[in-house]
Amino acid sequence: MAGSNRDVAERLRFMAQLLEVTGEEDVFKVRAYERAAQQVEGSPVPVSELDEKALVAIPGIGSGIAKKIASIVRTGTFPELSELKAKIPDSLPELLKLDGVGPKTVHRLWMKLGIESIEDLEKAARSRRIRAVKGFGEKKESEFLRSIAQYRASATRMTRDRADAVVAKVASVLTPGTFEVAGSYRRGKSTVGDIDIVSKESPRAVNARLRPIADEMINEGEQRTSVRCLGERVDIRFTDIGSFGSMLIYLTGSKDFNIRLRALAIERGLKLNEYGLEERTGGTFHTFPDEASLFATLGLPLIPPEIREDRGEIERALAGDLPVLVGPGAIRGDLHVHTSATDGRMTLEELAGAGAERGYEYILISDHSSTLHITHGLDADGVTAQGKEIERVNRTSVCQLLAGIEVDIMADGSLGLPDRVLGDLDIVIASVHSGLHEEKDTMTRRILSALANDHVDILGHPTGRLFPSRAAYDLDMDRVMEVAKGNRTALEINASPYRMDLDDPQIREARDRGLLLSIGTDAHEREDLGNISHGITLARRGWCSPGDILNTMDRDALLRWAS
DNA sequence: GCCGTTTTCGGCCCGACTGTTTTCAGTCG
Repeated sequence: MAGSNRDVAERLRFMAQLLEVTGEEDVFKVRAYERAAQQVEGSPVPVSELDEKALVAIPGIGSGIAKKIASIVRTGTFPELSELKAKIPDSLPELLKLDGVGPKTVHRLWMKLGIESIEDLEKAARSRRIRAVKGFGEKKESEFLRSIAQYRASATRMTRDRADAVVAKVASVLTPGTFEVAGSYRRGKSTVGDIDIVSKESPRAVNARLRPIADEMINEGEQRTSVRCLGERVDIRFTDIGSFGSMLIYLTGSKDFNIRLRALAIERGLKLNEYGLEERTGGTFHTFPDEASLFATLGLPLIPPEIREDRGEIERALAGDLPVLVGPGAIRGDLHVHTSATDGRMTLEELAGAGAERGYEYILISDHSSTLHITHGLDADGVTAQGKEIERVNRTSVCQLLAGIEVDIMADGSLGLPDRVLGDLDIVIASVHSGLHEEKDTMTRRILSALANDHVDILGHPTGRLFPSRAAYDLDMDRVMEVAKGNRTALEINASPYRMDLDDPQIREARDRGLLLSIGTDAHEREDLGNISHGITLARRGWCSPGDILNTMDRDALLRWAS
């Protein structure tokens, strides 16, 4: 169905791309559509439910785009988009994804050489036809070919664990305490495009140390160096200690956040750049060794990196009303792990030990039910036997194991184990693992029917997405949240780097509606338990406070909540 | 296209870097 926030944002963003490649409109109109798309995507409320007045109240959406959103919700598109789409080859906007290729380049190549696609561009560059166009030369041709090869090699973004590996490799040649990873990595996004690092060391020293570990030095500068490492792009920006704070803010972004921050600086009679703040009259320049002092000068508290997305955080910060975000210290346990009884690697004893090492009060044992044959899931007898084992382990364990299950939601919406079995367990997670390509209505009904079961406490990985290959299944999340709220069912934040499910806009929506969220690593082996940090980061991106997160309850409160 | 306790018109974040330039446009972050 057209009209979900994601659909609307996609149409608006497509409009922005088409406007870009026509090359006729100014960049500000393009940005207006992009910003509107961003706002819709981050909106906790479905825009399909808002009237024009409520839409215009969203920053970045005026009466013009409000009407277009209404049209998208009603018809799936809007007239200006349809008209523009008819004028431009479908394959043209994809050219914008190439590194070094922007709207002006696309427009010019299209007009002068009839280049409409990446394939066209490749052919033209190979046959050396591009250098004939004024403003292009030999270097540009080889640059295009390089970009095309790179684009084809890595069309997907990094998962968090892959990003961690790249960061670790680069960090191994940097001096501890002299750098900070910035960019979308620091903001905690579910996937990461490239790695950005701010360094206080000397460029020459760092460049020399990077060469042996890099696949390729893309370019080496005094201010900035770009390398490819483990196949991924890493940008390092050099700064002196005095400007570290402003440089870190600049490189952490997001882009939209930076634009708002700079606009705020202008309102204060200041000009913000990556080196500091300049007074517009008099020209006195102020530098900041850390972020907090720069924020303070703008009249703001330190805004946590995870929420720097221009989704209302600046307004809330100005009002002194930022939420207190949940942190690692508040987490008392892991609410989704598997054991060697099914497809996991750890025994109950090992899990209890690993939990104690992490300082956990509890771990929820949640193996698959037998209906998921591929994992050798537990049947009723298996659950009973595991329950006895859990009691035995708990007698000597500091970290208490909770008896649970990740029960399958079957095609007809029933659950993979009978109620009498589920009723004996402390906490029940219900998840979909099969029939992932059902129609939206069918999938929604399946899940609602599972939520209607009183024994179900948590809906596991609610959208079913899997990086890099599987998209979220089609689901009326609005309805699911409504019913989950009514039944007091928690939604899971699955912290596996391959799932990261729910994603942050949905977490924010759930939080705003007063739902509880449960962080689970879905660990199958010991190292996976560390993924809890990804879940906490996601919760922070969704503006969650400790009170929004199930895992911050102590064991007794948790069991009371579940009963 | 959005926005407004200086503005309903005329702004809209700012700097580094590259390639193609002989003074700058385009792209990127």
